Amino acid sequence: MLDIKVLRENTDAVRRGALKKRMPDRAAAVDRALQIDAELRLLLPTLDGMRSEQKSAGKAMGKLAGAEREAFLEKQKALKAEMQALEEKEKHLRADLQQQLSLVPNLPDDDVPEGKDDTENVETKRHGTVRDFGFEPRPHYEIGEAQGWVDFTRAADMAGSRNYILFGDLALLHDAVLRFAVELMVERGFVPVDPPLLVRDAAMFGTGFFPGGEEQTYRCEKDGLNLIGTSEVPVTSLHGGEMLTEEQLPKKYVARSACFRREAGTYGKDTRGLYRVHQFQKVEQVIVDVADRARSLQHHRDIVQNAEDLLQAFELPYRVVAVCGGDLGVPQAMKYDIETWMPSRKGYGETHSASRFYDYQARRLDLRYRQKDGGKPMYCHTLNNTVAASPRILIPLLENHQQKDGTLRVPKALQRYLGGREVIGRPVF
RNA sequence: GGAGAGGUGGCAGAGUGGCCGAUUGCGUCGCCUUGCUAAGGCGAUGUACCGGAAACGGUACCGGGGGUUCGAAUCCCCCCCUCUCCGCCA
Repeated sequence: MLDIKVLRENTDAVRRGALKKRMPDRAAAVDRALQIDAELRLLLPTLDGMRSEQKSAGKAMGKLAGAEREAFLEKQKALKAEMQALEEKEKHLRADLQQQLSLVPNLPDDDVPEGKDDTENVETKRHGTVRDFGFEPRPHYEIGEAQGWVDFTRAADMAGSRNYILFGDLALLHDAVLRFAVELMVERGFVPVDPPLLVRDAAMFGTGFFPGGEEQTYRCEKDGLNLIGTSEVPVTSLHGGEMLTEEQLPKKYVARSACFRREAGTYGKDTRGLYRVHQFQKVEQVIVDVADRARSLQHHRDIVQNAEDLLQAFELPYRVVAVCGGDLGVPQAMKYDIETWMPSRKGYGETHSASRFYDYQARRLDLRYRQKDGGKPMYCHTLNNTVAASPRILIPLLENHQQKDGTLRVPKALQRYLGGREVIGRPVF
């Protein structure tokens, strides 16, 4: 959420920002919010004056008696009746304002490229060389099924499409990746967290997924709870409603959790294999720090680097892209995606997504801190990035490190989780 | 699931219809005393909104929402959360 003052003072910038994100309907919310705000500010002085009168009169009342009291009482009743209509109006205006304001997207930062969708994201870095196989590389699902490592048919039978079951060494590799990711981040000072997977609407709203992301979310209506699509939701919400002290910041967390996504509206997209699935495991890094743009930028670089270090340890070629306006979400100010080379896609596929929000989420979450040398409480800045999401990350691992006979070379960094083996699988091709 | 207790300022904890935006303690900040450490004395210290250049003035907020009343932290209803006991159970 943006400060209403920002809307008042930089109306054009906010409107342009929404348009840069290709959200014209959300840009309209800016004008609606400002209109309601104007109405409210017209109403408030009158109403406050009446309240003031009621208050002081009420105090005098306590000392009165008899006929004098009766007369006073009549007058106060009349005032009350008059106030009721205005208070009703105030209530509705405030609720409407809140609603429109919550629709206004965060301002995209200056380093967000112009563009309509993910085809216009801008590559900022490329690392590693794409391997020359010397044979026709197979897609991960062919290798996986031939090895008996993955079963899509039975998964679909019991749970529907976009599901999978991992077996044997691939199940171990899946776990290895996640363990490596957590250990890497713990070494770097991040506090490991095992968060709730079912959360209230407030957490979804606070992180900016609601309103807007309801269709993407599995919901347990009976309990009013939502299955998280990322642990960003519970972990960023962790200190929601709290007043932290500057000394407690930055908070750096790493969470491993299951994630659930309905993938509504993606029919026919990435239907084969492990790329787009309803349920997966993800290790996520989350940072909460003071309201300082320079520090946010530094954190953003750091969390991207953390993910890059993991990919380098996995010996995978990747590139970093600056996500353009049209591909940016409502709450983000700027986002880098990391895309890892996937031979079956003959291209790079998104494996990581690093966002900075400044105070947009914190404002929605009521997440503040008290400054060291006095002054007003400030809203925190928040950021997050994937460390590893699996099974998606298994795609480049299987496809880039496959050998002609269908066995898999295990990167050195992961061998220790697989009993020290350098190769897994048996010759199947 | 059943029974009970409770949710108040950064924290702890009083307050049962007008004298309460709220006693007090802790913490924090400033000053003073004491020559260092420690301790003590005095004062200040909530958040948000509206108006104002500012000084300042006004309003709202005692878990959330409704209600009673001229007036609600205080009374009534609904919801959420925490704790204790019982039951059930991974």
